[in-house]
This record gives sequence, C-alpha cells and structure tokens, in this order.
Amino acid sequence: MSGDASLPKGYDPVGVERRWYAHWEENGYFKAGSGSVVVGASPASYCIMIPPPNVTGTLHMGHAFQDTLMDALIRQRRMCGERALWQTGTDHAGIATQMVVERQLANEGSSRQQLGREAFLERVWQWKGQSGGSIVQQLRRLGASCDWSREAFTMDAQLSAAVQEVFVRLYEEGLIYRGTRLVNWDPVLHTAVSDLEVVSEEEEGSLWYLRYPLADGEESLIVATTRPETLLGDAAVAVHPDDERYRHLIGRQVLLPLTGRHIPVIADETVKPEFGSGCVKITPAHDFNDHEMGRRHNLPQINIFTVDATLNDAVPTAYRGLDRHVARQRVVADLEAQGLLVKVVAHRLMIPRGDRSKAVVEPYLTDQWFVRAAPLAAEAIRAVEDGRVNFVPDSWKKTYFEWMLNIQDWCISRQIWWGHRIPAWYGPDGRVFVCRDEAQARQQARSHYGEECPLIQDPDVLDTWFSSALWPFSTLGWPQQTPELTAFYPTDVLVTGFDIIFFWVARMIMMGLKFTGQVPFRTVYITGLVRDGEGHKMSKSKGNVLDPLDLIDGIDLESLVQKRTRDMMQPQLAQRIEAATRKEFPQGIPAFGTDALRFTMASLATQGRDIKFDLGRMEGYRNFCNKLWNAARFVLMNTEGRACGQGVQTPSRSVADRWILSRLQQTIRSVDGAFAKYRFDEAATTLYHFLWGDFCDWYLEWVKPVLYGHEGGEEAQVACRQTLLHVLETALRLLHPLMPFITEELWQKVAPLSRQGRCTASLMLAPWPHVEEGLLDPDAESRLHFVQEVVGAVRTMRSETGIPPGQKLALLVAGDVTLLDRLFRRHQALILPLARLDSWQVLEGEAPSGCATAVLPQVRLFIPLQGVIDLDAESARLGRELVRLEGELQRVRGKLANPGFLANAKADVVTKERHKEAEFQEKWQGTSDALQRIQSIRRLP
RNA sequence: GGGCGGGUAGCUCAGCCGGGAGAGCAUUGGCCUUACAAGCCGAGGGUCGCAGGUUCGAGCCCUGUCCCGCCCACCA
Repeated sequence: MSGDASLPKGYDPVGVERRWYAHWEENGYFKAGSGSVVVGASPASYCIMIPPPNVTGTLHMGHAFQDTLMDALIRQRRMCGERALWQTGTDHAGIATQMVVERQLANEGSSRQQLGREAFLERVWQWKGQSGGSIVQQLRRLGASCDWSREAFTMDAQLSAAVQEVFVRLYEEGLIYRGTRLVNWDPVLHTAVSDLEVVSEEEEGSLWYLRYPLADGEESLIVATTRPETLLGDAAVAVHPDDERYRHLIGRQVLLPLTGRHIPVIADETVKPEFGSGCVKITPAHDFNDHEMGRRHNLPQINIFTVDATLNDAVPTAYRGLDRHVARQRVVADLEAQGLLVKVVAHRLMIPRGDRSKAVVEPYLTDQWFVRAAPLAAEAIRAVEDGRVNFVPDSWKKTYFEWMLNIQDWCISRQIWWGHRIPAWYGPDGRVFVCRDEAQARQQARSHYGEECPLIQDPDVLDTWFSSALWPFSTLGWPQQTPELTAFYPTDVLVTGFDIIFFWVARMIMMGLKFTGQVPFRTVYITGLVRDGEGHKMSKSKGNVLDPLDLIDGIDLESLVQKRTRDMMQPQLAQRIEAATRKEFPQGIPAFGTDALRFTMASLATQGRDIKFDLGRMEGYRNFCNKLWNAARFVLMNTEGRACGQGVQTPSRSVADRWILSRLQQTIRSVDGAFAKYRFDEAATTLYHFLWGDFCDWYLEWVKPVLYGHEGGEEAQVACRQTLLHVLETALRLLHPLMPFITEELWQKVAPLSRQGRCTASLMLAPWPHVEEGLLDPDAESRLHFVQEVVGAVRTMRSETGIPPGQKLALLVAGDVTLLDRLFRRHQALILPLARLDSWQVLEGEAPSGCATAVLPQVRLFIPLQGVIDLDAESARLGRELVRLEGELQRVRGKLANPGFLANAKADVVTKERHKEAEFQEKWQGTSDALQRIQSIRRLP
C-alpha cells in the first residue's frame, strides 16, 4: 500500500448526503444567481417551476423521477453560469387534503359539519402545519436544489391575491359565469367536480327492459335502461322518427309506472333504433344526453335526488329517502310485481366515478361557476402551433390539440371548504357582486341598494387546479411586475407527467397567455409513468409501491411488509401482498443512496414511454458509485503529497495522457448534447462508459507502471498525475447534475490538487466543463485503439486456450516492420502489462508450431506454448472465427459485386466497404493459416 | 368509435441522416493482479412481432396485419 488511503474503502452515502445537503442549503447555494459567474456577461436567467406536490402528500417514485430530471437541469445550467431558479412549493390540494382531515375527524367521531367551517379550516391548517413539511423534507433527501427561500404555497396571501385578481378579471370580461347546469356530482364528497375528475371504467351491469303502458288504450312500449331508478324522474320516452315500429306512438302519452304521471312519446334523431328496444326513457335532470334532448323538446327537469343521491320529495312517498342503489332494487321489484319487468340482460357499461372518492358520480342540476374555455383555448392552441411552446417528445402536442379543440367549459366551483373562497357576495335579492375583497363588495352593494345591506359570500371554493394554473406567474409575484417576474418569466422547461396535460399544462398555457401575454414556459418535457418491474402501475392496493426513500436508505423485509399492508382499504389483500413482497425482496432492500437512485432515474428516462423500474439496474448504478469512489481513491493515493504539476502549463504528456484527455473532450461534447436535447439516458450512459471503461479499465491500468516508477521518469509522473486529477476533476463536474453528493464529496478532495485548484467553494458552483479543441487527439485515439485491440486479442487467446492467467508469456508478432515499430514497439509499455506478457519479439520466418494465433489488421500475434496449449480448443476457436469471417466476406463481396451498389452508394460508403473487404480477407488468411498449422500438428503422432 | 405509444438478447432498454445488431442485469469459464469481489479478464446468447413494398442496401422509410398498453368519446 502506498501510504494511508484518505478515503474509506467503500462508498457510504448516508453521512455524505446529509452533510453536503445541509452545507449547500445553509450557504445559500440554491438561491437563484448563486452559480459561477461568467465575467463580463450579465447572466442569462433559467427557470423551472416545480409541479407543486400536494402539501400533505408523500414523495413517490414519480416525484423522484421528475425531480431528479429537474434538478439535473437546474444544476447543469447553474454551473453554466446562468441565473438558475428552481421555484418550489406545495399545493393545497383542496379535495384531497380535506378528505384526509375529514377522515381523521370521522375516526374521532366528529365531522366537519359538527365543527363548523371556521373550526374545520383551523384544523386543516393545523394538519398542514404538521404534515406539510414532510414532502419538502423528502424532496431535500433527493438532493433537490430548489430555492427554499422562495418556497410558495398555493394558499399563501400573495398567491391567493393572484387567484382573486384572475377570477375578478375573467368575470368582468364575461369569461367566468354562474349558472344552473347539469354537472358531475360526487354524492359522497357533496361537491361538483370537473369532467376531468371523473374517471369512467367499464363495469358489469344490467340492461333492464321495462314496459310502459300507453295512457290511452291497451298498448304499451318497452324501454331499455341501465338505470331503472331514474324512471321516477322520467319526462318522456323517445323513439327515432323513422322507426316504423313506434311511429304511431309519437305524440301520445305514456303512463309512467309507479308514479301515475303522464309523459309524452317524442321523436328524436339521436335515438338508435337498433339499441335495446329502440325506445329510450328520458330523464333530463339525471343524464347528460337526456338533458340535451330535454332542452330540445322543452321537457321538464325533474330532479329526484338529494345531495347524497338519496331520493327526494319529487318521488312517491314509498321511495323517499332511499339510497339510489336501494331505490333501484325497490323500483325493479315493484315493476316485477306489476308485471312490467320484461327482462334483464347482462350488460357492460362505463361507470363514472370520482377520482378521489371513487363514488359513482351523478349528473346533478346545481348552481355552479364556470370558465368559458374556448376563447382562452384559441390563443393557447396558436402558441403551440407556432412553436412558442414545444413539447418533448413532440407527439404529445397532438394530445394537447385534441383536447383543446374540443374543450368544454370548466366547472370551477367546489362545495368544499378547503381552498380559495370564491370572491362573490350576494345581496338580499340574490344579486351577485364579484370583487377583490368584501369591502369592495360592500361598497358596490351600497351604491346599488342605496343603503347598507347584509351580504353573504358564496360558500364555495375554487377548483384546486384554478390556482395551479397561475403557478408560473403567481409564484413570481404577479400581479405585481416584480423583478423576478421580469427575469424568470416565461420560464424555460416544465417537467411533468402526461396525466396532467389537461388538468394543468393546458390551463397554465391558457392563463399565462391571458394574463401575461406570454407563454408560461417554452418547453414541456413530458415524462412517462414509473411502473413496477412487471410494468404494473404502482398502487397501495396492489402493494407494489416502492418508496424512493426506502431505495435510498434501505429497508428490512419486516418493515417493508408492514408498510405495504398497513391501513389497507381492502384488508383481504394483505396476505397476498405480504407473500409477494417476501418473495420479491427476501432480504429487504439494501441502501443504495440518493446518487444511485438519481442515476437510475436518469438512465431510465428514455423518451416517449413509461419506465419499468428495474432494481437490478439500480444495483448496477450503486456499484458505479462505488467504482467512482474507488477510482478517486486510487487517484488520491497516488497524488496527495506529490508533485502534481499545479503550475505546469505544458507537461510532457504520454500518449495515454493525451488519449484520455481526448476521450474526455468527446465525453463533454456528448454530455452537452444530451442535456440540450433532454436525453438524460444518453448523458448517463456516456458518463458511465467514460468513467468505468475509458478511465478505470484502460487509463488507470496504463498509468500504474508510471506511477509506480517502473516506466518513464519524474516528468512523466508529474504529467500523469496532473492528467489524472484533471480528468477526474472534470468528470466529477460533468457528473454532478446527475450525482450531486458523491461528486461533491470527491471533488472537494480532488479539485485542490488539480492544476487549476478548487475554483469555487462548492462543486455546485463550479463552472460547467467546455470542450478544449486543442486536447482532441485523433492520432492518440487511433494508436491506443490498436493497443486495445492487441491487449484484447491476447486476453482472448489466453482465456480461450486455457493458459493460466498467472503465467507470463512471450509474444511473437508478425507484420510490416515500420508498422510494428510505430504501433507496437513504441507502445509496448501499454501492451505488455495489460496483456500480462513479459516479452515480445518480431517473428522471423515461419510461425512455430503449437501457437495460439490472433489476426489483427496488418498484424498477426502468436503465443507459442508447447505442451500447454489446448489444441482442440484453439482449433475450435479458429474454426468458429473462420466461419464468421467467411460470412462477413461473403456479405461485403456481394455488395461490392453489385453494380447498383457501386453506382448509387455514396463514395465514402464504397471505400469503407473496400477497406472492410481487405481487412476481412487478411484476417481470414491469417486465421486459415493458423488453423492449418494446428491441424498439421494434430496429424503428428 | 377516434387518437397515441410500444413490440430488438432470458430481463430492462438504447440504436442518430437507411450503409458492419449494442448496453446494463442475468447466464457461463477463469482470476483474492498492491483503487474497487459492489471487483478484474474472457465467452455464449438476437428470423429486430408478422407479411408485403420502396431501395444497390431496411431494426430504421411506406402499406397492411397481429399483440400489449394508454388517452379521449353521451350510446339508453
């Protein structure tokens, strides 16, 4: 050992991560403008808005994925010298948060109604105070370098003011209106929800065929329905005007069973004669289609439900107060008893459910506030059409257009308490005053009524997404024209999932354009969903959820099982989940560290598809961290306390030094390009292969003889140490956006030794590397490529012919003399140790018998090993190689014999093929010679 | 019903402007070689879903088709 290693033998992320994150945050490095300053230039601004997580939520894999990418972008641009702001914050998540607190109250035997509005809101704020910090703490564990000093919350005073301002202005322009409309009603949450918050899924149901007698005479008709209970609210029966079967009934009255009401038979083009019986019962107050038809035919809207979706007083007494499901059974039973149930057929249908409550949503007539969306959408469509906003991948803009072109008015009022109260006040006569605050409303009311009148504020709050839509400018201080708004708006990239393109992305574009005249962001990077290893969506009920923090810190099996089976909505699933978990993670999950998680996320971030989270890959990248750690350890062991050429401008670099520096430039170029096109996977694999392959496997091995003093002199050592430090230091900078912690830890030790020294207090603030054209060295690259081929060929020969690895060998080389001199003799110091050869010499005359043979372009290699070599193995190997080469030759020659190819292919392609032909031919010849020699030996007794 | 994405090695995925099929993991043979066994050095493994077409040449472009996934849509 060369002295004390200054680093432990393995990388242990735990302490490193906590220490550096605290250090960065305490020193204000996350604040916009903290990055390395480009002298003489006023820095460009760069801004990313975080999709604010739910304030009471917890971090999941989707966050880990997206936030890793955002942080990588921000860190990279910060290092590029830009004034980079990652605006962070949380969302009040109206319904979701209210539900959590209501559940708590239910457990205490209380309810929000018992508490009253004010006390309930106090309770929610209290809960927000308790749990609201956890997700931002978890975000910190990911290494997220957001500007915490600007952390925002959608219900902060300033953001709330923006919400009111937007509401009032839209109202004044007639883009917000109030009206009685059929909306999606969640009977469990007692609130309207928007179309987007309703998820329809196919479920098993029935189609009931019911007989409705005509009011006059003996005739009857049969309707088919999936919702027999709504019969009680029927206003008509509709048939197709051309339907011969029913034409004579049009205009006559039907006696609606169970109610005694008379309803008309009407004709409407939208009725499909082939479905069911061809007769449709029309319930204008409880079905969107029927509602439309009811408007066309002036039918009464008979609301039969209460807010709980129990039957109200509009139905016969027998059914009042019944739940809609009970009512269905009762209605069907009563009809059957009266002989009016014709048949019941199994029928699959789409059932709409609230995305939060999972309750079946009811179309329900209520007074609600709406945003007139179409006028806002028009400009938002143009912004994407003309490229002011780009989608990555581009194909998502189709999805965007599709929705925007068919956009419906947006129901923005919610009958819940947690959220932004609608700034509307009602006078005694119901007149509405929409104002920025109550005082203003009073003033207006006074001038209208001529005296002080009691005003009542609208009890509803706004859809959470209303405030989210303003996030890109409300967080920057709008409606004030703040310096931040000027500097950072429009923002640069939005990183988010496809699942909220409609909920959020589209609405931000509409609101941004409307209120700032500019797009909110120039690029939308759409990520896929993080799925489990089998490609299933992660969900609590499936028990396949991975917590990013468990991947970082590790978790033992028992805790994991407990975590996955705790608080199950369906406890019967717990057993299966437990078994599956024990099978998949028999040892629990080891601690991989944040950097490994981030690197995995980056390398899985291929565009345009969901990602299946592969734990094996994560393990590989954990190993990569360790590899990097040990490479740095090696470099430090061989540089600390020695001459490393700090002041030396033009060291006498070896070809290996020049080679790795050249490879480094290529890597910088490639990583730059990858970041520019959001190919995080490409950036990750490029760095992985440069560090593990070029740097560790080759360069470190090549320099060992120099460092150990076996090869070259003091000057060579200095140049080599300087190169080692420079390359590692630069690579750490390149890797930092993806792996912030380990790179900082190592950089702090490596950078001070490097030629330029540690230029900034933290790697976070260090300048992003740029390509030094002068260090590109094609000559060194091609020569060492040859060396790699020779070393590889010898290693293969050894391994395949069973030569003991410890056995030193003498190599015979045949080929052009000047070539051998140029490529072989001059680089023997790079070849012999890696190939574990102790000598080599140029072969004079015939190759000796009993040789392992390798054929490279223009060079043949022989290892004479009388008695040791496995002739059968070598012969088989050569045979395989010959077959391969013959195949290649055939293909290339076929091409070159084709006049069409020669006539049409580009000249350089033809030249390339000719080279290939020559090369294959030569290899074939050499291999064939070798095989013959072996076979001639085997024929000997 | 409309739209989108995907199908490449056992698994998870790259594959650029059409020009010699790649990586990681897994498998397998050999190594405790003084940074790293979370390591080192080798090897095997693919009818690029299928069928046509364009082209001198197709994993890549076109047409059709099958399978998987997702999104949107009011069929009672």
